[in-house]
Amino acid sequence: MRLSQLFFTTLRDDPADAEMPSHRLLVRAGYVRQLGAGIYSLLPLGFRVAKRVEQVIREEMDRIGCQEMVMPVVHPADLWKETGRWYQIGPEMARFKDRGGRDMVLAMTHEEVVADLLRDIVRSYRQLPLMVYHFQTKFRDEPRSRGGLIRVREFVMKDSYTCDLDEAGLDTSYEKHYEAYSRIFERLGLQAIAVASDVGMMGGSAAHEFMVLNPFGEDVLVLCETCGFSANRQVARVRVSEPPGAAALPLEEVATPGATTIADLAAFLGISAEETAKATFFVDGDGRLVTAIVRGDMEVNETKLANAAKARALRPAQAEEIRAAGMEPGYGSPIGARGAFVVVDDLVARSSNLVAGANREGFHYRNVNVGRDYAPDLVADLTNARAGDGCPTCGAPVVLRNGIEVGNIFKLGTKYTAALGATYLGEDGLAHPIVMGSYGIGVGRAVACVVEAHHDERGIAWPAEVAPYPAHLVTVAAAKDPRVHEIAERLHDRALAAGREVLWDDRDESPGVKLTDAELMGMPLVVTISPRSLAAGGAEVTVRATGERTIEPLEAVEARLVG
RNA sequence: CGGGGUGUGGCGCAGUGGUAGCGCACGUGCUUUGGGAGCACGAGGUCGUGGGUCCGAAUCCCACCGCCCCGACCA
Repeated sequence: MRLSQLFFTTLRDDPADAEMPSHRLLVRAGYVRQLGAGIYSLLPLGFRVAKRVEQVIREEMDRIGCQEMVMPVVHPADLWKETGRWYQIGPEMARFKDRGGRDMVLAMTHEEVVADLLRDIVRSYRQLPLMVYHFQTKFRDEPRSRGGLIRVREFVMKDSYTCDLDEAGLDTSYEKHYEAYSRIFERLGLQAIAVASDVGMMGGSAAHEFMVLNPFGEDVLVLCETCGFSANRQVARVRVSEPPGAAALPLEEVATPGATTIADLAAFLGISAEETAKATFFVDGDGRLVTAIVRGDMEVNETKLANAAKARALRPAQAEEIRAAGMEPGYGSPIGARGAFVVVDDLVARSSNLVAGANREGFHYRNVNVGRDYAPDLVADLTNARAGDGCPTCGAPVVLRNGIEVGNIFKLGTKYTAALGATYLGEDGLAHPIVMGSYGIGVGRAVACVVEAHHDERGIAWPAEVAPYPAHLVTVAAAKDPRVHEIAERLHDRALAAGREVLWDDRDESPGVKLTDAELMGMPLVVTISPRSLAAGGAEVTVRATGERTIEPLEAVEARLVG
């Protein structure tokens, strides 16, 4: 490919609205362009990278026996009404009516369609197990896109679906995907770690996310460097030291004027935050007030709370809503509350004689004990893991890191097949729902993650497996020596004939421009041909990732490019 | 949806009431050719949109829209 013909441009300055390195570099080097918030075009270079990433995924999916197909982007809403998601999912799902006034949706995912196909096609246990996948555009109207290609609203995802007779079959399919994903991310040059994760609204019994560590990552991972434990903070259940056991003392009201925060309260009473109980207030999608009680030195993890309380769409409660349930913001506790659903962190439930709100402005209680002073509706693990807390498997201190989710695998179970009546006839002659799993990788996000992991201050440094072209020819001072252009053209043409297209910067630009662009664009090899290199015995070959430079004879260079 | 920014030529930016500018990029010509070259000439802007104030608005006021960041949210 001649650069003079390529549809691209490089930018000398960073785009003003880009912060993450991958975003800056992909825009500056001419790989992508933004059309709107969270909506991007892939320019020819970017599209080539995406196709190479897809090819890696395709090969590994095929290898485990997953069959490629393609399912529609636009779905009749009826299907989503059947599984109930039409009603459960909020404004992140784009909906419209067709000309006949029928409700339609833009697909966010394809469980419904797979289950619909299964109920049409699968009759007998002899047709299972089965694994299918496709690459398809998804649209999710995220409340906030960010980070260039990291979090977008329209994107291509590889999603696969496994269909098994039973849980044991699902376990096998899940394991195959786990291994395929590990190979995919390794081939992409990504150090992905699999972490246990929340199953979210997908339902199901188990899930892992494949995360790459990144300071801009939106997820917090809990990692143990001693034993290798890893989990998303949404599900990580760490060990903290047991509270001292003590006999319950009599409840005692104490004036605490102005002490509306735990820090104020602890300072006022001269105690530590660990000796207090903090009440936080939420309202769920059904309008139910949910009160979560955690120890004063800890934070509520809303995912854990939502799962424990079987609540969806939690939001912080307003002061009036809290008062309506008989509690006082700033001085709140479940003592004397009415109509609130009270969830107590298990550590608080095991603690005695904590300081908690008296539900009266300016007052708290000492010696509050769960069970004696108020009755929880539920006791559960509700808190955010903290750096230094104990690893759940080995007890060593854990560390927290930010991560980007590049892939996920879910054990779905029969949620969708049962709802849609996708059953098979077993050996026992009875109908059974098919057991499903679902597995995703965001292609564009993976591309961005590769750049995050493979760049320097000068630009991108693609791993060979995903580079848009294996090499970038740069001709310098071609006017001084007609051989420069001829040699470059010959190398370019022979590589092309051998099925290995290379990039050739044939533009009439100064050496500085060309070499700088080559480093920005990031092909694994930069081959410089100039009168000087010819005098030195051939072409200069630079390994982009390491900066290593050697003069090689032209025959050797040709062999590298062709082969 | 809350908070904070921002919107002026392709990109990056200056311009806070009185003739729309700078750098880069772009076009033509000449020179130049190993690290974002030089000279000359030139093209390119409804100053996000709509109202309002004013003799006069990129600039002041109001509303709306787009985009970015933080938070909420995130099958």
